[in-house]
Amino acid sequence: MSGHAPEHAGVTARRPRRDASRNRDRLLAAAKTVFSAGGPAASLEAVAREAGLGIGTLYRHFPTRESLFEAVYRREVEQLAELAETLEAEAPPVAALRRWLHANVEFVATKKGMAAALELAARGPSDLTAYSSDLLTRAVGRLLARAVAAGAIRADIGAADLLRALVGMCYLHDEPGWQASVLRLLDALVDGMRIPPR
Amino acid sequence: MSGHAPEHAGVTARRPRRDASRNRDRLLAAAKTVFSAGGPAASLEAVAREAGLGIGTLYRHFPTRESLFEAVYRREVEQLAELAETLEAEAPPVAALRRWLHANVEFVATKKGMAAALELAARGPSDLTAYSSDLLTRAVGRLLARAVAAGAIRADIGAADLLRALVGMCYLHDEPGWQASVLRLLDALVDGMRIPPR
DNA sequence: TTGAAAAACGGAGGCACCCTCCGTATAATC
DNA sequence: GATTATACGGAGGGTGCCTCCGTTTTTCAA
Repeated sequence: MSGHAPEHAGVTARRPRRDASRNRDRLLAAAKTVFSAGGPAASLEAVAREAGLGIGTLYRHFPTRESLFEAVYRREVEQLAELAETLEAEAPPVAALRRWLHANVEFVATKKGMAAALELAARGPSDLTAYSSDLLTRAVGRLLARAVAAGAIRADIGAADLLRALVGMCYLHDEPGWQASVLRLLDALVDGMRIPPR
Repeated sequence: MSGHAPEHAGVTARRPRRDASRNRDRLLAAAKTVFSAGGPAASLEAVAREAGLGIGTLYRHFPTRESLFEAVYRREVEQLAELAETLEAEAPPVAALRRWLHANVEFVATKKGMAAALELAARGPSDLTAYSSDLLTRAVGRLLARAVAAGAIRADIGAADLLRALVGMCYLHDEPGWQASVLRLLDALVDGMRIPPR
């Protein structure tokens, strides 16, 4: 048994082709550009054009619109998850929660397309989005659990609830002044979830 | 002066043709059906088919997708506005606010397409949606103002803010258990907006 | 180096939808 | 009944979605 590359049990080891991975990168870059400009409903053919590739190539790499989204915004979602860990280590429970929520708003404001990524994470029907969804739910879940454990926050609102509120509030992020509005609302929400110390 | 129908200053008075108003009704009924089944992005050609009319007729009556939405859901939006008035007369300030918010959730849950109507009212870029938007903002605005005047609610969150939160939270209304989740969130939000009596 | 064979490419093609335009049909008025 | 404003319908040109398959490129073993 044992050849060189093709291992015994069908678990082939052939590396991905050069052109394939190069094109994958091009598609991701193009998608970022096009989605930023045209919103999440932008044409996939436009993405392929922007990448200088055929539409067939795009579909082979990313069979669904969602899978493309997922790939484009995976990194940003991961950053948010990391931020949660940092805050957990560095700030008191309620403040950490509040800051993380605020950071999300800033993300949406800054990184064009982040709203789409969040939305996707929260509503995505596909299996692929489970990754993002899980990551974020867990991130906020840890912050929440810590605050609950400290007796500072009500226990009847879960991570998924909070994520829903966050994403929803950011959903209408085109109106002027949306950012301040969402920050006020989030603060009020956290206040409402608070158990005052006595 | 005064003729019979055609008034002097170009403000013609010719009644709309029978077939025209009949077809308008058919289109509205069809739109309600199709949007309920297929969501707000459903095909306009499907609406025309459902109504047994040509696509041209649809476009003459409703030049944009939004104008059709507007017409379909105008009544439901008006009902919500009326409810606000009723509650204003019948319930104490904070309770009225809370109940109105809850009623909205029920609307979304019950009347398919109501979510789309709310969304449209809140984000619609068109002039036509101003009507719905105004109506709802004013409705919740009155409830809010009363509660603020009674010293029961913080003054830094406006009607538009609250509407944003409401619509946003209902936005992801497909997930299982969304309804309970939104109710919890709204309660917490109102709690957070409260000024405890002392 | 070379020559299969695996893997990837590209875009034509079929379908649906969007919206406009204008010849034809029909209701309202005289 | 004739006239004319009004409405109807759907063909047509454009775009996007996604699939399928003949062609091209890369890899790997001999």
